[in-house]
Amino acid sequence: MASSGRGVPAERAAAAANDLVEAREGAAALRAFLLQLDDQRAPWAQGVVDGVLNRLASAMAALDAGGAAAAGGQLSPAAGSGSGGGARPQQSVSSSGNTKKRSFSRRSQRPTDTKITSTLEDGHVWRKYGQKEIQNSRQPRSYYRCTHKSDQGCNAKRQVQACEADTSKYVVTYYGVHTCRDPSTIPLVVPDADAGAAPDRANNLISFGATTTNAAAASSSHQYLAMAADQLSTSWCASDDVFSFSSSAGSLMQVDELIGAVVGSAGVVTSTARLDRGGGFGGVAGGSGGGGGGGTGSFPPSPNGLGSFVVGSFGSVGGDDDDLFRMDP
DNA sequence: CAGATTTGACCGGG
DNA sequence: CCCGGTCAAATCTG
Repeated sequence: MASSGRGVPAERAAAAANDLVEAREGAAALRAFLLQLDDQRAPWAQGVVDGVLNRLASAMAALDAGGAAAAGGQLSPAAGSGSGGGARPQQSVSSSGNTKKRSFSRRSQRPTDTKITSTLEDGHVWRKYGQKEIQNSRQPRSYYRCTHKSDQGCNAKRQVQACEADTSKYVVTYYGVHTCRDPSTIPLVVPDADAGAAPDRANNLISFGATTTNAAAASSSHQYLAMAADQLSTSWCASDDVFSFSSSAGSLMQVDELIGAVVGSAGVVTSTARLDRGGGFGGVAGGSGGGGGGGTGSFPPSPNGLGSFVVGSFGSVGGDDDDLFRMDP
């Protein structure tokens, strides 16, 4: 505050600062991940990440972001509320709005990534917690949160809405980053697992239980980055998510600028491992709503379900041919 | 039986 | 005041 930006309102500056913080966290995570790699490209990648971190630091300093918002990190809601099993309110909700004060902060809800995909699968396990019809849009919007929210306090969320133009695709907006560390949700399989038996690096991303039809089309040289990008995706990408059919476009323009700088200096961050798999776990939600109990195949129960996939089609920090839609301003 | 989904109500920002 | 996001009880499926 006070620091009047020429055209940047304090709010936007704050939002940008927050984005920077998250971006830094993501970059830090990526760096940590890279340190574990035993690949010869690791050093190079680390260098790139270091460059990113440097840029972020510079940007944060410029914004006078201060770690204030940064330190924040985890909040308290972690295990508290969670499942409603614990507290059992009176009974009828209808009664005269008794107590029932919910205090949830809807503030730091800045989208960290927005993309259009044809599948709801993105490598994470989500739990739907709401659906609402939006006025601007014809399609209802579904709200998901990471399954590990109550478990590990992962505060990642996402909103899914059928694309108006092409209802066969979904506009998925991600919020927050995944802090959960579940092997089934974040399959960070290191190549050394099957190093000796897999001369081909073409498909050592992960092995799907029995499914043999996995199209591991990722190019060998980019798979690591792809995986890393998967982790960062929640913080990065999103350079161009200004869609017209959503009136309230956040204020991520700053990030755009930042990414531009980063990419420009670091050089490459492009990675796009597209794993187009239509089948699999069928999308959930989407639009089935109405009727008290829709079938919906949805995710595997839970037991040994680890089969979880890997990488969706994230990445895309450097413009690519992903499903990421890019409209002309 | 447990977990996920549905769905209406509530809350709070703009 | 309205709209959008979240909660939580009820319901359903595996």
